[in-house]
Amino acid sequence: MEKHSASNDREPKFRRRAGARPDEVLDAALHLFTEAGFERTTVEQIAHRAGLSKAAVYLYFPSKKALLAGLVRRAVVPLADRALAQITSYQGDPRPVLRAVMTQIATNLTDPSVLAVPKLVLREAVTAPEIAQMYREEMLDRVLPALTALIAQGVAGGHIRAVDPSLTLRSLIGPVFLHILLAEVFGILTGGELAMQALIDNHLTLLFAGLEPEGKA
Amino acid sequence: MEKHSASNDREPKFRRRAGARPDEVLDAALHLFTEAGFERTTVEQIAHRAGLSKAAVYLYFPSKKALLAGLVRRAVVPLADRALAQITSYQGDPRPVLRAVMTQIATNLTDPSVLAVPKLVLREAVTAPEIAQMYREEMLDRVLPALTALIAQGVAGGHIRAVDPSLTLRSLIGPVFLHILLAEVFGILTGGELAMQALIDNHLTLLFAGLEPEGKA
Amino acid sequence: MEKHSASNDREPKFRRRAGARPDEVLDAALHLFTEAGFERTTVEQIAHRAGLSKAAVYLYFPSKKALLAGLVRRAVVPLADRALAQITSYQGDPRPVLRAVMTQIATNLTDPSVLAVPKLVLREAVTAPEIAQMYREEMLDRVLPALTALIAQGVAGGHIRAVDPSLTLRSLIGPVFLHILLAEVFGILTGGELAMQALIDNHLTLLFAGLEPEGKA
Amino acid sequence: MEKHSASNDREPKFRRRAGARPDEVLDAALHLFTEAGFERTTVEQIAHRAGLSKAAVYLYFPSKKALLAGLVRRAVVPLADRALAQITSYQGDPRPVLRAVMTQIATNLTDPSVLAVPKLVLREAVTAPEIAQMYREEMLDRVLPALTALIAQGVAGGHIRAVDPSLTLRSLIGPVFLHILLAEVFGILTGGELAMQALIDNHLTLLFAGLEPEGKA
DNA sequence: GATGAATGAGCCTTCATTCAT
DNA sequence: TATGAATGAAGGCTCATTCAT
Repeated sequence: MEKHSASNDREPKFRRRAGARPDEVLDAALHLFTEAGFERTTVEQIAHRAGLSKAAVYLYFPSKKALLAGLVRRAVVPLADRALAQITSYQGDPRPVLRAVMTQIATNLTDPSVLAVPKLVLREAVTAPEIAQMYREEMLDRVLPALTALIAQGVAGGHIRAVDPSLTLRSLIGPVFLHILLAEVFGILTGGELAMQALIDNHLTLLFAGLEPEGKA
Repeated sequence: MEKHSASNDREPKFRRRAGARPDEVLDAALHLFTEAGFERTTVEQIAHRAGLSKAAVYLYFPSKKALLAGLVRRAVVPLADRALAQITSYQGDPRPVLRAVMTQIATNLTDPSVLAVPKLVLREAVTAPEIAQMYREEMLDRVLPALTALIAQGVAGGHIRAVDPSLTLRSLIGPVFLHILLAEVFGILTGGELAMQALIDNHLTLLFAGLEPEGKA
Repeated sequence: MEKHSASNDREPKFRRRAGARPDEVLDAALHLFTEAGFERTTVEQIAHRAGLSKAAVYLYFPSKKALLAGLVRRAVVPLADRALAQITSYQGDPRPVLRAVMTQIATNLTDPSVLAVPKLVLREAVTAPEIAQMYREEMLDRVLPALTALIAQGVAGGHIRAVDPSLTLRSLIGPVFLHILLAEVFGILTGGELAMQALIDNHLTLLFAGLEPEGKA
Repeated sequence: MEKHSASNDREPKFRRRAGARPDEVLDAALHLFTEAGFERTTVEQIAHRAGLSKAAVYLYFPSKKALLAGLVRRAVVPLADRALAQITSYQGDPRPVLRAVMTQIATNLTDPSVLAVPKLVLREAVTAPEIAQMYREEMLDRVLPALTALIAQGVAGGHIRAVDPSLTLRSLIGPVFLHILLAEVFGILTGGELAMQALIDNHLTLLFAGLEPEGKA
């Protein structure tokens, strides 16, 4: 179904921006979907924002829903890749690596255009399970196990307390998630700014202290 | 077609139960909104599910949006009240109280009909800011400060480490939130069940250890 | 079909205003129909204004349209009667009588509650031909011929010029009609007030001079 | 049902005549509005009569009300222009000019498609004041003052009696107006035909005689 | 490749009318 | 007599999608 792929990589000079069009459409769609949700966004609006006619959108995407899918697919793979690259298969105390990963994740999510995609996925997951599944497969099922493994290795090596790695993963990321959510959805900020770094510092101080091997203290 | 008949054959065409009707409509709306989202749910569907005609819905609620608002309002106040009742203005180490509150919150959210409302609010907050605001005012602005104060008091009394109470609140609840989200939206479970109690145990063990006053350890 | 008639003339003391109800409904209907037109007025509004329930309106009138009909019928007969009483079968120069009649008509139409009915008839005549016909039969076909005859008699007696009585009737009343219309519908006034008496004076001075028998001048 | 097919069998399902479409829609709307009034006319009916789908109507007009407005605007300006062209800024006895203008107005209003617009305006003015105002601004406020000035000039030049020009204007046009109204709304004719010319002859004979300067007679 | 024109299906909302009480 | 409750039948408007050009 998806048409905007392959074969577009040569960019002839005499066809205006031909290759870039689908991407521009996705950009427009992302912006509008994020602002108003999938249902409340019309194909017309997307076309207008991308500088095309409504019909032209259907040249690149077979349906409105395909736009959503294309959107998520485009964003999710590099996002996951970037995250995975950080999580080297480390041997030793995982806490420094976890701190680095957390900071990177947090930084990424501070960029509105990056945050937009998970936000959108969250919103539309209920009505578009394919989207949820894609996000799960391409993102969560790649990144979360890697992080879990990192924790498990730390436990195995005795670097951190004997915790359940899967559950501890939630203890690790959950606060960042909630922090963003309170700010983005309900406008509840601490201090006055997002203060993401402060959150991470406070959180990891607590959590990493809690992870200290029991006997060691 | 679909003249909502069947199974109704002991009831006359016109009933007369005024009192309970609005609640029945809200029940129907909650169910459908949660399943398919606000936009994808028809007033007709709601009416059908509540056993009334479309027009009758408008006897009780002036608009579709008023249904959403009424829904949230109905659920949110008792929910917040129940939570607040738990958070007694305790003096002393806040950790036992926090554990109790966390367990209660988690238990509540395990009930699908209770979880449905925040889930719905989350979904529709972007396009219906009034809903987000109502939820914030009636729920978040009542419960979160109470919890924050509890933590702050613990810090002041030297019962826990000198953390930022607001940020620490996120460390406290975030994991529960993420846990539910992964399960509900993406079907990602640990073990095979929701295992909410296990999550709380693991999380609080870590967090409460991390909160131990520094010198004490 | 009409139910509010006969048999109501005894007014038992222990039934609140029973006999007056239909009239109150008609009053309410007249007010609202005049203000917003028949279509834009809901039975609910009429009921509310009359201080009854919607269903009660249907106790007195079988349909919304019957309200319109009842309304016009109630107003039109006395109106026509009053006008006819004035047009005595005079012998002689009809001009003094015509002046008196014109003044009376004009005075009547200055009363908003009297003007309301023809205004309403005019508006609804297109879609409710029965109404137009009733107005014609009960009002126009009684009053206009009487006035025409008055003019004809004046011509026959040589009191006024040999004009076509029917057409002259239009010359007589038309200006009053247009004057009201410009004021009521378009807010176009002369001077600043309705100035109905000034219009009649100016008009009849002209017209009556024009009616002077030819040789006589 | 009623899939507006038949008789269209030489036309493909999708046509492409952009330019003329809005006008065709207005034509259809005028016809239906005049026959049944604004409220009783469905957009569907208009679309059907214009040979389009309901949705296509909204391609050209943003709302049903905009149809009414567009309709009046389209008709009113040329109508006023034509009338104004006639009313040359004459110096001298205004009666010949007035006679010409009256005849032209009467002739115009005899054409049903021309009469339709003022008739419609009259009907809908109460509930759509914008329409009344537009009609007033584009039509009445242009034509009536011009006629009034013509009369005033005649008075000033001593060509006609010292009358109030504004009020006399009503004496001039009112009868034509009433004549049409009785015929159109109530089916009251003189003779058997509209006999518009006879009315004007009779009326102007009277009126112009009445306007004769006093001393002169 | 690109678009203006068009539409079928559907949705929210309204309202005259009915009926059990 | 009076009404609260209920509904069938529209009606205005929107929108994803299609097609001729």
